[in-house]
Amino acid sequence: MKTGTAQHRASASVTVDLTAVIVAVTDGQPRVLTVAGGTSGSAEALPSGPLARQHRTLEQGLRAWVEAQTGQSLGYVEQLYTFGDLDRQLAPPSAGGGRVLSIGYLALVREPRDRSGDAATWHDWYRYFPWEDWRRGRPDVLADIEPALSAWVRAPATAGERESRRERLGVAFGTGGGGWSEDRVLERYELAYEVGLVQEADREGAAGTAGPGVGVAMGGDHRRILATAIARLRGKIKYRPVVFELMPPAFTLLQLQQAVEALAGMPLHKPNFRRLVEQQGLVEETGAVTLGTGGRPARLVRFRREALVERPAPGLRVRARSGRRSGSRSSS
Amino acid sequence: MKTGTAQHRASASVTVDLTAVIVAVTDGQPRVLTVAGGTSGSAEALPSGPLARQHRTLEQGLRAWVEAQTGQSLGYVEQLYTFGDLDRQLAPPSAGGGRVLSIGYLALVREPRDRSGDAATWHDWYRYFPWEDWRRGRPDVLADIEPALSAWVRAPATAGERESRRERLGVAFGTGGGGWSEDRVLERYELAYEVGLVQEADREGAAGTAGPGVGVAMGGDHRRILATAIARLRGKIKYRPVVFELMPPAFTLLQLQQAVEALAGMPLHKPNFRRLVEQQGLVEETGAVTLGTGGRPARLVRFRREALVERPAPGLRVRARSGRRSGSRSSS
DNA sequence: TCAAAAGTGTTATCCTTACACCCATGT
DNA sequence: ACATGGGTGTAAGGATAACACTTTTGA
Repeated sequence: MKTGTAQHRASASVTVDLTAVIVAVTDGQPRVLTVAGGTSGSAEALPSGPLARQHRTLEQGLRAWVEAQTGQSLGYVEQLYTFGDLDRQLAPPSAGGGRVLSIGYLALVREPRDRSGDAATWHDWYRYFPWEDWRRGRPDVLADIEPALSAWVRAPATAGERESRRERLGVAFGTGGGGWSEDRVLERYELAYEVGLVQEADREGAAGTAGPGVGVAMGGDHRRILATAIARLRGKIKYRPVVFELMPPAFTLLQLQQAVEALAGMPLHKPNFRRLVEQQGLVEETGAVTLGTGGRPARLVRFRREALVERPAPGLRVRARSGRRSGSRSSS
Repeated sequence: MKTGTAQHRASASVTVDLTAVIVAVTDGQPRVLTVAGGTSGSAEALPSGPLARQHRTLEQGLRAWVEAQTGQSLGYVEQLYTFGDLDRQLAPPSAGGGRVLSIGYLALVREPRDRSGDAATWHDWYRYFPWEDWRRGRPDVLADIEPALSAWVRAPATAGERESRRERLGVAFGTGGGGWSEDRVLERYELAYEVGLVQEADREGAAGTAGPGVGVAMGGDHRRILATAIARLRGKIKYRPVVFELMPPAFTLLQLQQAVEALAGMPLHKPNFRRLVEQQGLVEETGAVTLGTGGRPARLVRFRREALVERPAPGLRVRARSGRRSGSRSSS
């Protein structure tokens, strides 16, 4: 039962790639910082680079690479996940032959002013995941991909396998009982990949059902890392006050609400959102007011750091507003 | 601003270690599987081994190593975190010189029957974290370490630094406002490490305040990985039905409650717990009853898999029962 | 008969959700 | 005047937490 020594011999030569999902919210839109190409041809990619000896910590290595490639310095940084499966190394490793490990990170920054960084561009993240934006009701893409999803469910020969697929689809896309869960971003992307709905699936032996794919593709497996980041952020927002990492020093409650809506991808009920925020003690008055809001001037508030110490889970346990617009569209 | 090429040269030679925290609940006690020594001398260690070329996926590599070292095959497996800081490599890497990356995993198994595995032992996890067990009230160790914690808060020269430490202690240990949060296991361990309360801190340049340390030490940085696992599990239990991975096919509600209490490290209110579980539709009747429970025979229930599809977050949102026994002790 | 565990009923309280409405500013 | 956003009141409903109490077994 002890095959240990046999395995020990073939220890792999490994390159470690540090990859950053850098998120900001600008004008109520969730944005992510991308660079051109990267190791992976011409597609849009996330900032990333190999771990080097002089990086004392992984996070330090990440910050160095991001600054070098984009000029952006990072505030809040959080490790997401380490990817290393051989059959999902979509991009050929720069140092040929060996295995590539990708450690994904989520970074939150305040909205960028100057774009001094070379080759770095901010993009709305729903560009890559159009089916994730429910702010103005059910997104139209879902109707487009529905046939492919149902076909995938019906495809297997055995009833058991069909049932298992139906269940998986139900959990991920909220068909069947549960309804749409805004986290589960990764489950949905992985399922879309398996079904062959995203372009990345073509690049490698997978399902590969041609067509341009839904949403904009990314280099390597970066879209999967982005999906992981969105999922994590959508989950975390509910029990930790991370949104404030994305807000300017002073902001109005509507701006805060729009930031949360941007991240969560769903509309919120205004009066209740405001009460939730204030009753949780998450913000305090600055005394100032804004004028250019289009309506009545709004109070400017700031994040109240003491909330971190007082509350056990000081997040914004948001749930979608019920009045979702139907999102029906003219079929064509 | 583009130092990229300069960094690229010094790409590190890396060994990747896969490390498993394998959890079971036996007789209402949370247990973790350990092996003797490992790479790290004679201390208790978690099963682990280097990633090899033939491992198609990271998880597969982990499963192979665990089976080889302990004979235990794994069911539910989840990646936790990747550790790679140079100044926390407590154990000298077996392949000299290079950097060691540790990918930690959490695995849940049903209670072990036979111990055919060589050198593998199950231990109560509170052996390593005695301050985490609040099932019978506030644990006594906390009184022992309190002086050291306060001293650490008072130590810095500047008031600002003192305040920052006070705040950090308040969040981690629930002094100040928030109260004890059963997740935050990692924050507490890291703080204890910094204060020099755990033996691991001595092994390297850190605070190192002598003494045997609180709780049993582990090889390498394994106790940190274990802390990460407990924290994750305590958090996850609230919104995903992961406890059931630890239960036998049929069980009583009290057994389930005790499993949750074991993991969360706090007592629960029985009548409310039962209602919560049943109302959530997490279990269904088997029809059978147990007899040897000491009191009235209990219904045996089983996990209801359909709950996964129906509910958005089918967990056990548990909160501590209020009637905590005081946990005072004779000082000595 | 008592201890121990299994269960049920009920109440008070809090939180969430939704609806209705008023306020202040710009065009 | 009215559109736009800011902001308050409140009532219905559900979930929670605590208390009190009955039931069924074994020692």
